[in-house]
Amino acid sequence: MALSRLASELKKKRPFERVEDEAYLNLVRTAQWLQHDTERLLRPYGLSEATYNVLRILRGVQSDGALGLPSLEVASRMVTRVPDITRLVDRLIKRGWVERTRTDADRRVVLVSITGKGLEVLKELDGPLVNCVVRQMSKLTQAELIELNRLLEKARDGLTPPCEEENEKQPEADL
Amino acid sequence: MALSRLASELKKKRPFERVEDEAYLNLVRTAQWLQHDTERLLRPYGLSEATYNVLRILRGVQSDGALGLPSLEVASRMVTRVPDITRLVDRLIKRGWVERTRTDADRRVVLVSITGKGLEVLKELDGPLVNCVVRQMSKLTQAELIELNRLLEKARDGLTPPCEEENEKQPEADL
DNA sequence: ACACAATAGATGTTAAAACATATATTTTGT
DNA sequence: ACAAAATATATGTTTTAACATCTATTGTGT
Repeated sequence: MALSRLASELKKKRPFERVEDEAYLNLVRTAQWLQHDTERLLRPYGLSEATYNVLRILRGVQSDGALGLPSLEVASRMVTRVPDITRLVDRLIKRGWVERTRTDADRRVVLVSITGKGLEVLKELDGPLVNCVVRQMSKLTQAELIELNRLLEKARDGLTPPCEEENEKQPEADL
Repeated sequence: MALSRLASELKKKRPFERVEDEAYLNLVRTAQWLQHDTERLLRPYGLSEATYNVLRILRGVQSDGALGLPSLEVASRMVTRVPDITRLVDRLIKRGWVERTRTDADRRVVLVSITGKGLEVLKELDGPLVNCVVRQMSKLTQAELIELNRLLEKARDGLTPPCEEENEKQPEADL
């Protein structure tokens, strides 16, 4: 039996025992290749995927009229889990791309907002980023991309979101 | 137009402009959820996905008769890129799960091999790990998993492997 | 044989991720 | 109104990732 591409890449002698194992590894490997490629584009601008994601979120909401978002709200909208949004924002502030503003209504909250300088960086990156992702996906047809999206969303249906796992209620013994 | 599941998760107001963008983010997000879930299983054993991967590779080759593998050969067989295999192996040595052996034929090379103790840890984990990945993929049918694998491998066809990118030959001016 | 390039790993250093815990503020229940 | 719980963010600490650089050894070409 011929080995799959993945099995060959990993120099495995035997095929995978379960198609589930193969799916897991294909997913992780493909995502990492994509991210590594994208980070290579972002690094010269002093951005990582995470910090870039923060800027994109803020540009989105502010273009719809919002003044900004509370830190945790930013974190909850990110593509990947970020357990330390404070220092992620710190780095962006140091660059002058975002600001923190204490709100008066609830003084616990800080609104994080993108600055003009931040918008400029994003603008510079818009074109290159679109080219990058389109190139990355260029081997798949539109129909295949749609099917891929369907399968990935369906797969996530069976997973616990990393951000909510603290709510792992144990069966709660009667008192 | 109804938003995709991903767009809703990210609280986007508008659908994605390109199906490519959506595929990229779905891939990264799904992979991260999977990995986070798996690491939660491995952590109590003192393992990360990377160190676990090293042990699996070594068990594989040694069960086929090899004495071990050179560090860089281990790195090249890993699912994800590892730019610091030395200290990854260091950590496994500290736990007593692998060993380093200098070879006489080529004294630059060290053979990394899994120990009996390492094999024991893997054995303990075999069952739980299979359960974990099968559960993770349980929303997809076998046919869907096969299709997912096909799409992911096809997508990788268009990508530069992270490990080989140093060979980015610039157009090489004539001399 | 000898200079030089190539290869295999190791090391130094910086930045970022991960997790637990702390502080400040607001909300809730009585 | 007030103690206690909940919320929003910040901080301290440890581990790991990432990158560049360095050493030791082997291979190559003349």
